[in-house]
Amino acid sequence: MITRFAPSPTGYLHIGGARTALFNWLLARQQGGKMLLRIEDTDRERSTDAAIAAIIDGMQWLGLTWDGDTIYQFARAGRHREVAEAMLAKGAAYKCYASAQELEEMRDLARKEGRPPRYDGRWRELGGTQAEADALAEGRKPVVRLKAPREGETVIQDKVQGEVRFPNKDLDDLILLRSDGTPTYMLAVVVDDHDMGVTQIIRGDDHLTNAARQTHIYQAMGWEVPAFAHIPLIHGPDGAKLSKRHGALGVDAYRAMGYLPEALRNYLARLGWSQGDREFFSTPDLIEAFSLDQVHRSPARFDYAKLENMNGQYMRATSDEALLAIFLETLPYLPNGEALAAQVDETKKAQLLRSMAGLKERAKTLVELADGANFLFAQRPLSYDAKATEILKPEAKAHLAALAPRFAALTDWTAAATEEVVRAYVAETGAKLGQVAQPLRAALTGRGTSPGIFDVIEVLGREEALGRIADAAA
RNA sequence: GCGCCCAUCGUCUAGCGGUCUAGGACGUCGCCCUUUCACGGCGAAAACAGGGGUUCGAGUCCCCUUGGGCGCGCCA
Repeated sequence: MITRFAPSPTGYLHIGGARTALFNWLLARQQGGKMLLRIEDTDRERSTDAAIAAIIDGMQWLGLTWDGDTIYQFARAGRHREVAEAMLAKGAAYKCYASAQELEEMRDLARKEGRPPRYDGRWRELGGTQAEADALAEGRKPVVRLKAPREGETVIQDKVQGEVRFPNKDLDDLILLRSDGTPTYMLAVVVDDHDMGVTQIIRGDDHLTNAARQTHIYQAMGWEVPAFAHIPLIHGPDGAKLSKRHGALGVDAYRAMGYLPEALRNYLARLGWSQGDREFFSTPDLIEAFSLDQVHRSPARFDYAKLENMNGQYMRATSDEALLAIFLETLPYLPNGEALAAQVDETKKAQLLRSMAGLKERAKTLVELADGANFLFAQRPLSYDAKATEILKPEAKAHLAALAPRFAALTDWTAAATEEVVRAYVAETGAKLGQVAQPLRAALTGRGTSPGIFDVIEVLGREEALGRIADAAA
């Protein structure tokens, strides 16, 4: 089986495209086949190198590897033209001299008569006639159109949509070659998929009608039609196709939001595909379990809350060492992450690793993880957030002042030793543990939330911890 | 306008004619655990769009209505 992912580089790799790529990848891996990557850059106006780089970067981050060289569609224009010429030669295509204005009128008329706005095929049989000579004399440049069947229907056997029938009268003679001789998308896709040996096309269901039209091209060339699978688009919270206004961001944005690739893969796969009640699929499980006939036909809405929850579960399930590695790798992409990354040395790494167990339990994303780890990077004197300020009332400061010499007297700076100090203090004074622990937390982290406070004390080290306590007690 | 697709809790979904007083997950709300926040545990509220059929029996099959989506370029 050969699948392919064929994005047009007019923007970043958006989340819907990523899911399409994921499905192609999953199936190819499962079948021991190949997934090819083709960049559909025939729109010279809108295609950019930056977009190509973003797509490739996004796929790499998501771990969606493709086989063989990346194909650039524009580079194959000569071949596309050659196929159009062949179709012209065998009478499967014809030249059309209709002007933009004529086309406009045709569409208006069709609409008025309750028909789909289509080209009427007026140049179908005019090749070599006086009409063509006249058009040429006027200096008109023709487009090449497919001579599509007008009777009967075209049937698509779709792995997701099932059998879908289109009356041929509703499918017009699509343009193969523009008047400037460049190939259109319709022609290019078919030629490329054929030449690349693609056997299974998985793409968004916005292409479903294109499948029928493209089938006509395959048939005209006598080529085998690949299997189709048109998957529903991802929708935003309002049920409309996910677009920029919903924050349909590039996958790089999801990296910056601190999601793990494996969690995102799992979430994306489960969106519109299911196997019973099961929610969690590791990537190997996904490869094994994925199946097109369990892909739903109805579109699903993208839900950040569920993604976050899933991501949190993945983080917690990841070992401290592995999560640290991912964290450090991702840090430069996180908001303000570069500044933090610059401060990471062996000491910081060790502190992070030591804190990871407590940190990851409190974070649903790497951004939250970075936020939680902030106390390791903060410089004295700390700035306190609202919660910490609230905690550091006079009586809290009194506790800190009383505790400071007891900590200072410690010879053994460990979580256990400091905890013992605090417990003894609590027992003596009759204070509640929380009345002491919370001020410590505020003093040491500047927050109302952190990993276990005794772990924090140990990780920070004697000097830094005592300094922060003194700062807060003042 | 025309064509195609879709329709179970707010969201993702299970359900493939009787096991459905409709199950799970996220989210929401309670309670418990607890040094905070989390995590974890327990529990609650929450859905078969409507109407006709078919059938002994329909969330499950058919039709219509309604609602939503996608498509209809010398864009891809």
